[in-house]
Amino acid sequence: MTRSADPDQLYALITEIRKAFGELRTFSDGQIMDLGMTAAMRAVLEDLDKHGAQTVPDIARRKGRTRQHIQQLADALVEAGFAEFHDNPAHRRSRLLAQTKRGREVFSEIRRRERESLGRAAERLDGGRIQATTDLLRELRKDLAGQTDRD
Amino acid sequence: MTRSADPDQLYALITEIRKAFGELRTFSDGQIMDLGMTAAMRAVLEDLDKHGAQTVPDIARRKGRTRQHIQQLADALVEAGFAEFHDNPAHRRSRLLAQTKRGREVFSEIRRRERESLGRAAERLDGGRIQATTDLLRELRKDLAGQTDRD
DNA sequence: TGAAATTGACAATTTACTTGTCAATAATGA
DNA sequence: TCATTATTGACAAGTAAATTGTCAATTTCA
Repeated sequence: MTRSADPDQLYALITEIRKAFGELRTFSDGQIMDLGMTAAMRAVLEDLDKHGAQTVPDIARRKGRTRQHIQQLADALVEAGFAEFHDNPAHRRSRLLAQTKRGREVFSEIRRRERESLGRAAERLDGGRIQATTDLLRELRKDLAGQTDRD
Repeated sequence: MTRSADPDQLYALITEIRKAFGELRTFSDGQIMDLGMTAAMRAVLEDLDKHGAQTVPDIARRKGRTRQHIQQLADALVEAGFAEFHDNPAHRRSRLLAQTKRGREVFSEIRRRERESLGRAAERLDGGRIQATTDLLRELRKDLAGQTDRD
């Protein structure tokens, strides 16, 4: 039989999510610093990698951030040579942000590093438990977001 | 039998941790904004609540942040009336940061709100799964931190 | 077609957190 | 005990993530 969660358990979970994210941030920053990329830029590049070229407002909506913020990151990615704007047949004003060759290369280097380091850090963790954890976090996140189902 | 985690599963997990943290941050900011407290101040107050009065460098070490940063947050907490410095019998220069009555009150109000809202958001989640998720995240975090076991 | 919504460009601000410096104090070990 | 080393407080400046606000150009839609 399933027990429903008591508030203290949930509280312990969100505390742990915060701590885990903190460690993850420290870990990830170390992986990308030398590539001339910040964590937020990396997140946009990941989005382009997963969903293809998009306009800045599209990315902002998907990620639940302001378009102004995404615009800053997009400009930084272009400046660094990791992305470029293409004309958008569907909209004269709002151009499509796309990865450059260099952007794709750098992103796969980042993923390679993350896989390698994570594999080392978590080699003792069971795959089934990892899957279960991912699933539960996704459910919790969607509940928190009010079933918005952003990503 | 236990399967070992493959890198893609781990990658999916850290992606989900990032997203879950993002939602959580949005959620939590909404809970404390009106109390004149920021998320980082809240984290220090939580530390005082859990571990009692401590010096600024002690908190910084436990949280893995710089003492200068924690000093800023401590000053803000004092300024807002949520904490105060007490003389430290063990160290003339380095005083102990302690919650004030108001700090304790505000922190329990925050916890009350969080319990209530979280309970509503996650009422369908099973307690056993929550526990398993918390446990795995803790293990992963400690692996990432290199077994430092900070908190 | 005309009003309402979206977009780009630019500016300013907030929050979280860092690095760096210097003088005062504490801890340590020869 | 005393010189050296480490820690601390105070202050300054900077970076990164993200926000709010404004205005004119462009789209969308009723």
